[in-house]
Amino acid sequence: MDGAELGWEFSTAVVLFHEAIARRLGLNAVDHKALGLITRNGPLPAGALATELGIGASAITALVDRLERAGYVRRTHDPDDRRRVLISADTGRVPDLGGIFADLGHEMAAFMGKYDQRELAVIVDYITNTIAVLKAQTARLASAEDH
Amino acid sequence: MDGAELGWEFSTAVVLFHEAIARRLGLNAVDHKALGLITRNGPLPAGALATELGIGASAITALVDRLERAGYVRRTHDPDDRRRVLISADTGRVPDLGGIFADLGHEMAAFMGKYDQRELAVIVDYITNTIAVLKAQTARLASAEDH
DNA sequence: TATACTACTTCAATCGATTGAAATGTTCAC
DNA sequence: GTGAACATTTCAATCGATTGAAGTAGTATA
Repeated sequence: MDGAELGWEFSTAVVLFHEAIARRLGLNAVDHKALGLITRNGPLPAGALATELGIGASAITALVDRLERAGYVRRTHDPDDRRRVLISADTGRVPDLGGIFADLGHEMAAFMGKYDQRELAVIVDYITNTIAVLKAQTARLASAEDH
Repeated sequence: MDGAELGWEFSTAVVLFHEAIARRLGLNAVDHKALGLITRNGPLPAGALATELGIGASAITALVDRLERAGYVRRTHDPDDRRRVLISADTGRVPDLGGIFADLGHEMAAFMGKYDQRELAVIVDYITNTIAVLKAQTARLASAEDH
């Protein structure tokens, strides 16, 4: 198996894992992506989500309604600008997904433990570089969108 | 940045790259997944796609119609069982995506070159193990689906 | 304080994709 | 050969998500 093939299998596994998580949460792809953004990038105003996801403002209202109804996020009024609605993740509300991630971490740690300091540095270097390449190619694809 | 965070950033980059490819091809998530299956797993009967994708047979007809109209796949009658319709990838028809993958490979090779034999072995080991863990966790999530 | 602007929501219309039932053509078992 | 089972297609109905226009509430400018 060459590098490209291994890389492809890797990326497929990642995508399927993401899909499985979304399914488990009962979320479609866009809602899952939105929840990811909210979880990582802290409380976000609805408008920022619209920009980020590339969908209209009214669709965001419906999207946040779904996430809020499911108990994954909360709406709060921005005290600095009361027109704004900040969406924040309602952590801890996520089902036994915590268990899944703990399990994932545990299994990862199980084989990561065998690498020495120098080997770990190589892996981190590889991942860091690959992330950079993927981001660059993603940007390339996005900019060529209108071709 | 700890391992979990780096891993998460990695997987996000992978998912966004996949999304960008689908966008570039003008395909939705399911159609893109179907095309991936067809491309890798050789010609597939329509029924196998239905099973794999978890959607009904009639939806497959519509899906293959879209892929065929876009020029990504072809229908051929299975000579061994003329009820069956085999879907095969129409390689070469994919736009300048070949250029993107060549570019990706080139950029990957650019930094992979600096690793020696032993370091490459570590990276391959890491990826192989991670794939196994992801597959296991994906299966776990899928089986817990009915919770 | 009046006016323009901004952020979000509501609602009806629409879109793309999926379902389920019925139809067609094909193979298998007897 | 007849009848049951199978693979795919067709079609109408439906579903979930998105759009765009209009409405509400809050902020900024002059």
